[in-house]
Parts: sequence; C-alpha cells; structure tokens
Amino acid sequence: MSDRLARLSGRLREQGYRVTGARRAILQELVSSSGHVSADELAALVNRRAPRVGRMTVYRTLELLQQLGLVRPIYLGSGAAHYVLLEDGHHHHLVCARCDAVVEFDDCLMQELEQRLGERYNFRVQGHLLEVVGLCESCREQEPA
Amino acid sequence: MSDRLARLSGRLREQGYRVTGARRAILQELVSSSGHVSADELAALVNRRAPRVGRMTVYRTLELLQQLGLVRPIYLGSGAAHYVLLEDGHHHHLVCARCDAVVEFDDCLMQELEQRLGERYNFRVQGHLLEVVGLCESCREQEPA
DNA sequence: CTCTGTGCAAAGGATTTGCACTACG
DNA sequence: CGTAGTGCAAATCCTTTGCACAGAG
Repeated sequence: MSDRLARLSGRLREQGYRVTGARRAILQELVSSSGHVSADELAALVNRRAPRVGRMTVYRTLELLQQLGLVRPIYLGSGAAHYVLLEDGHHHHLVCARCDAVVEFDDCLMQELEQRLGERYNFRVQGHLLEVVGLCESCREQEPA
Repeated sequence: MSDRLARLSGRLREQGYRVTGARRAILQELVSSSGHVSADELAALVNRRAPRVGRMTVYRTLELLQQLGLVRPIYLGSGAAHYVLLEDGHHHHLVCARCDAVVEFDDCLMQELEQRLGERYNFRVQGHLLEVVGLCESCREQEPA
C-alpha cells in the first residue's frame, strides 16, 4: 500500500533531499491518484488534506521528482502539463489522438532495450515512458472515414 | 527528401483538410528541423520563409497534426510544449532527467506490441512515442553520488 | 542552529478565443 | 462561390521568480 510512498520518499532522502510534510502529502496524492494529473489538479488534491501546502510547492516538488526520474510530464489536451509516476521506472498508456482518452497498459518488453541503450549511449537509464497513439473506439465511430 | 513532406500533406488531403500555403510552410520546417521544436520556435522558423504566416496558424496546425497522429507534444524543460514528428508512426529518444539533453535513437522493437495492443483494446494505433529517461554522461559526472 | 524548503504575490510566458477577412478546391 | 483556414489582438491560463519566513536534520 504505502509501500510505494515509502519507496519514493526513500529515494528523496538517499539523494540528500529533505522529506518534508509538504512533500509527503504531495507524494501521497500522486500515488493514490495514480493517474494523469496536472500540477494544479494535484495542488487541489493536496490542499484538501494539507491546506497549508501551496501551489508553488507542488510545482517545485514535481520538478524535483522529474529530475530524479520518478515522474514524467506529458501533454494531454489543454495547455497544462500532466504528470505520471514512473512506477518501477516505467509507464505505458494508449492515448486517443482526438479526444485524449487514456487507457493504461502494463506490457513491458523493454528491459532489454533499455539496457542496450544505456550501454550504447553511455546513459544511466532511470526509466521510460511509452505512449502509443491512435484513435479510441468512440472517436473511430464518430468518423468512419 | 521532400518525400516526407509529400507524405504528410497527402495525409492532410486524404482526411479532407486543405493543403494551404501556410500548412505547407509549417510542414516544411517541421520536417527540415526534424527535432524538437516549440510552437513559438517553429513559428519563428516559418516566418523567415513565409513572413505572412502568423503564430496562431502554427498553433492550430500543430493541433491538427496532433489529432491526425502525425505529431506528438512533449515537455522538455521550460513551460512550452515541444513537438516531434512521428516519422513512419514512431519516434524514440533518450532524455536526460536533469538537463533535458536529448539523444535520438532508432531501435524499434514494437510493431508487434502495437498490433497486440490495438487488438486487445480496440484502438486504431497510429504510432507511438517512447521516451527513455535517465542521466546523460555529463550530468552523471557532475554528481557521481 | 543552519540551511533547505515553503508561501505569497507579482511577473513572465504560453495558449486559447472571437471575429472579420482570404483563398483553396 | 462557399466554406475551411487565417491573422490579429485581447483574454486567459500556466509557470516561474524573488524574497522573507518556517521547519527538517
């Protein structure tokens, strides 16, 4: 359950960052919403439980998590960035190119690819985000063309 | 060379969209910059050759291309979305989580995965975007921790 | 106790919208 | 010609920054 929470805050601590109340609250919501949240949406969620945590802290914490490779921003519809947790270093979903519906999937054929890439480009791979893009069923029905 | 250009504008036409001068100019720059451009950067590039094309048209064209599955927005560092062409339906790169350096790579083990996914989730797959995230060589040197 | 992290407010950008005008097909 | 596409300017929304204060280690 808060396995994941513990793992995430562990990562912060071991990299020399403080595990503050605000950060814990943010991680908490990020894990329990385990979906695609914008910074503002996340701030609103956090505020319900920890009203003293401001929007700015959410932005800054997301940036930190991103630098640590724990989170990735994606673009979903409107101008705001949405964030996904890289659970165990990876995340996968299908996105409808038209209505931005999202379907999560778990298949992962990529451990091997990651390793090869890391070696070839001298890159320490932390994880990956794979978006498969296309049209969902209902968008396809609307326009059979 | 403008193979790709022809292919892209073909896609527009066959979906019932007009291939206007502005759109041609935008596709042109998108292909020749074949990298990661923000909407504003792209508008600037387009303006050098076609000064009468406004920034708004670039935004709207990018949205259209996105809906057709020809382009994908990604977040790279600062607030603005960057766009990548889904050449032949796919794009791959490594992104440094710290400095946002980008390394392109071509490996693609995913045709099979795509097909399976399309069937399972009843999704018409148009392409995919795979980001492998980690630390680049120089960021790793800065902090050997 | 010290220094990292936080909150606020305001600035700075990016994106979206409404409407009159142009030009592709 | 008719309609999809365009350009402009303004409005809106998202993100970043600077600085004084609070709290984790």
